[in-house]
Amino acid sequence: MARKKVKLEWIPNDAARRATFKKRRKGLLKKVAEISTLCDVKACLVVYGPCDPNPEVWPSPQEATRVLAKLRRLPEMEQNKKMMNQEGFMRHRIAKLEEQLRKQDRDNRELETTLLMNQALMGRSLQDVEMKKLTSLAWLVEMKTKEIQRRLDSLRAETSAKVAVTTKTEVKKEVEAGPQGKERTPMEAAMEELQKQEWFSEMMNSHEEMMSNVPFLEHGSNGWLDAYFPIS
Amino acid sequence: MARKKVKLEWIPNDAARRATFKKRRKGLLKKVAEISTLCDVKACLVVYGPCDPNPEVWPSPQEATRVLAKLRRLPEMEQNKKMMNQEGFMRHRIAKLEEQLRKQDRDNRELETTLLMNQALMGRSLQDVEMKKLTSLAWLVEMKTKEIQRRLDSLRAETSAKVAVTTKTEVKKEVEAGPQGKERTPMEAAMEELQKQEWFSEMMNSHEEMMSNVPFLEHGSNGWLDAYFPIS
DNA sequence: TAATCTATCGTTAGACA
DNA sequence: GTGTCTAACGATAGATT
Repeated sequence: MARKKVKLEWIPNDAARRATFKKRRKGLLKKVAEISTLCDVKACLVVYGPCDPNPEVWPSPQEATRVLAKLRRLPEMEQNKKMMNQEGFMRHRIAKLEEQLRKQDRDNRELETTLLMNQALMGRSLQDVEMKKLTSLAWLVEMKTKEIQRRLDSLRAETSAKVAVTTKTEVKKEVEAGPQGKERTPMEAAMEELQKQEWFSEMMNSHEEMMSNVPFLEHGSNGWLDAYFPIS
Repeated sequence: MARKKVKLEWIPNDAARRATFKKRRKGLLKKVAEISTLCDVKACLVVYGPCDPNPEVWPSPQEATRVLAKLRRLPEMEQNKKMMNQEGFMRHRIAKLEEQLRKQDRDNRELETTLLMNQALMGRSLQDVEMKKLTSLAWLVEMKTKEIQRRLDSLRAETSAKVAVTTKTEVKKEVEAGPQGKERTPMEAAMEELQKQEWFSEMMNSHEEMMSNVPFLEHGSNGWLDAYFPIS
């Protein structure tokens, strides 16, 4: 078995490259340790793996950092200043991740609530749903209600403008009957079904009642909304 | 010429040590370059000479600085081998920070609420206090109420046990009259004042009403508590 | 001190379990 | 993927210039 003389170039074969990497890294560590012992010199070695974000470090992250610190004083200091402070970097990254998490959490809750609404429309019992989710559901429903109300209003205005001869009462009746046939969107259909549900009106009534029972809260404020969905 | 097998220890001979150092450092540099080429990985090496204040650096001071900058993000807690990976570390740290934030936020709210309660007892108008804070206040008051109730109960039991001759009715009257004189703590005094406030009973009533109006919520559960103070 | 030489030792590529 | 084996290869201690 004649061992091939390795050429000093990138090893295309994946397994072979990984094997070589592990062997040579081990050898390197040994040699660094040796020279350090034999000659009593400070040294450090850092080798990043091909995939692993964690580098192999010799003699230790602490020592390497210390050795590095000396190095940093010698070369240009300007490079240092261009880089963000380490702590600042961490804070920035954490803040970004937290923001992402928050957004994702919001989206998740909205999706969950939408799912719950659809399940309710499919006949799912709401007896076992926890209070928190029901309040979210109520909120979502309220938003949808307002959305539909706006749409009805614009439709009303549009219709009364176009067909000026129609009496207001007739328009109102027409609109209150809801969009007909094709014009009835799935959401509108869902809302119609939802408003037939007893629990919905009771939930909304109980909120209304609570609001009206609190003497120091001006009517129409978003007090309970804030209570259930605090911004902070 | 039989070459001696070098022992892994400091070389006392000065010249020999210097020679060995130069040779091995050269070999080390070569090997780092090799692994970097063969396996396409980032690596850096720093070797300080025994006298020279300027270290040998590979691949370049700039690159080494960049490579080592990554290293500094890793905290010292991690040992060479068993390091958490970068992402895991970030998640852990974020989780810890979030936990701290949550705790601090809870503490803050409790303090704020306590302050609000004291202000209310000092005669502050509650007309302009937002709903959210009032619900927190109501919660705090409820907790204090229960605390006092427990204390009354234990006091009642204790008293009736000690003074067996006293009739139950007399004990009850005595206890319901509240702790007298010195035994009346500031909190109990505060509670007495608080329960005189009209808004308090109205607030509690509105909560009760809401609870009883929600058909799917079994009575006595902590439904609204969860709604206002979600754990997640 | 540094450069060169070379016998020897240590490292490691490739094969196999 | 991990560990072991072994011969070829590369590194280098010590001698020499």
